[in-house]
Amino acid sequence: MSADVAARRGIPDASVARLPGYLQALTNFAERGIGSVSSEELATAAGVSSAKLRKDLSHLGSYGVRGVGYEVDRLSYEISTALGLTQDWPVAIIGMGNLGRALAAYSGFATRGFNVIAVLDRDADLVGAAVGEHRIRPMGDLGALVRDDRLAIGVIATPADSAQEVADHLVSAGVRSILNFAPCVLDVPDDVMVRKVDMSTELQILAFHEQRRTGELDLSAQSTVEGVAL
Amino acid sequence: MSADVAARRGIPDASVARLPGYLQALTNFAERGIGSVSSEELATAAGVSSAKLRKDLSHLGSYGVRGVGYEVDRLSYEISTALGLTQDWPVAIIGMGNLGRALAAYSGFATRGFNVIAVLDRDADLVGAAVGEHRIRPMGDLGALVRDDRLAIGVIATPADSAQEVADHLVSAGVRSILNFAPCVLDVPDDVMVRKVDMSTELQILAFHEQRRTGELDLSAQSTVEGVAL
DNA sequence: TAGATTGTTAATCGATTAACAATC
DNA sequence: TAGATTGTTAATCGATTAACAATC
Repeated sequence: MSADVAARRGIPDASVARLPGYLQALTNFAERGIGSVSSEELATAAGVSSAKLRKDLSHLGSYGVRGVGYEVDRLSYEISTALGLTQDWPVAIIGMGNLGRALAAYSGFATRGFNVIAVLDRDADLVGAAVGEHRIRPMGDLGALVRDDRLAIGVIATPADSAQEVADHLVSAGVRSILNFAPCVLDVPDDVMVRKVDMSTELQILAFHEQRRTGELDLSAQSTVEGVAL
Repeated sequence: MSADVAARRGIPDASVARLPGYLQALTNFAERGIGSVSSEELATAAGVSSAKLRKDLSHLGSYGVRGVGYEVDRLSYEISTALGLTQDWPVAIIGMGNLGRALAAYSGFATRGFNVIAVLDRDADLVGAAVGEHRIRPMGDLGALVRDDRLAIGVIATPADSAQEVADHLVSAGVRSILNFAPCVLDVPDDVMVRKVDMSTELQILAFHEQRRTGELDLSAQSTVEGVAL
C-alpha cells in the first residue's frame, strides 16, 4: 500500500481537529505576504509545538522541503484538500432565536467555504420572516434542500428541548453531519456525525480551574496538616 | 496522603471536560423526578460508556452505593462542588456585534451559575447603548469590574483582528480565565487559561468526515488497483 | 560542503476499556 | 443470602514528545 493511501486512510482525530488551525495560521501568513514558513514558525502561530505540527502534517503527505520549510500556498492547498474544502459546503441553520440569527449573520462561514443556503424554524409563526438575505423556511423544506441543493450539514441552534426533534428531522431528510449548539446529547444513527459547541460547558471548565486557583492556599494548608499527621 | 486530597489534586483534563455533561444529565433526571440512577443509566444519558463514567466519578470521591447506584441530588451536589459551581461566577462579554449580543441575551448562562455582570466594547460609538438590561461599557472599566465585582471570567466575542488587544486588556486588568469566540490564537501568560469556541473549525471537521464518506468509493477502487499492482 | 529543517522513529505519557473483587 | 452495581485494577490503545537520520 502506498504511503499516500495509508495517509488518506486514517488521519488521527486529534490531528484532523488541529488542521483548521494550521490553515488559519497559513492564511494569515499569506495575507502578510509571507511565502514560506518553517514548522517552528507555523507551530508558534497555531499555538502548538513544532514536533506536533510535523507529526500532524506527516499524515497528509510530505509537502515540506528539508532545510527550507513549507511553501505557504502549497501547504494551504494540501490541508484544504485534506479537509474537503476545495468545494463549498451548503449549510442550513435551524432555530431562529438570538443565537440562530447571530450565526446566520456571521460572515466567517462564507470565507471558509461554508454557504448558508437556508434558515429554518419549526415555529409556523416565524416562517416567512426575513433574516438577513434569507426568509425563514419550514422544517418540511429539509428534504428538498438535501435533494436539490446537496445540503449536507445542519446547524442546530434551538433550545435543548427541541434539539432532538430537529436532529430526527435532519437525519430522516438525509443530513449526516450536524453541528449542535443546544446543550444536550443527541441520539442519532452511527453513520451520523455530531459535533457539539457548548458555551456553558466551556465556562464550567474555566470555573473549575479558576476555583482551583483560589483554592490552592487551602490545599497547601491541608497537606501541611497531613505532613504532621504522618 | 488521603484519597480525598489525591482526588482533588489531579482530576484529568478529559474527566473535567465531561463533568458538565454529567451534571446536565443529572439535572434532567431530577426534573423528571428520578431520585436514583445507575452508572449505566447516567452514562447513556450523557452519551458516554458506563466504565468511563465510573472512572471519571472515581476522581471526585466515592459517592455511589454498590448494588444500588447514585443518588441524583447528592451526585449533582458533588459535581457542582468539584466544578466550583456552588458560587456564582461574574462574567463580562467583550465585543457587542451580532455574536456578543446573542451571548448577552443567552439565558443558559444564568441557569448554570454564570452572571453576565457587564458587556463592553472598545468602540466609543457603541458605549452607552443598551443591550438587554445592560449598557455597553468602555474597556477602561475592566479594572474596576475585577476589583469591585470580582470579575474572573472574560468572554471575547470580537472579530479576530481585535481579539488579542482585548485579551491583553483582560489580562492586565487581572482576568485569568478567558473564553475566546474569535477565530485566532491568543498569546497570554502561562497562568491565564484560554478556552476557545470556534464554529468554523467545527464545520471544517464535519466537512472532513463528510468528504471521506463520499470519497469512500474512489478509495476502494484505488486499493483494488494496488492489489493488482502487487 | 556546511547549515538548516523536515519526516520519522522510539519512548513516554495519558486516556480508554474490560473485567472483576468489593460490597451494598 | 442472592442479585446488582460500584470502584478499582490491569491491559490496551492512542496521542505527545524528544531526538535524530535523512536530505535539501
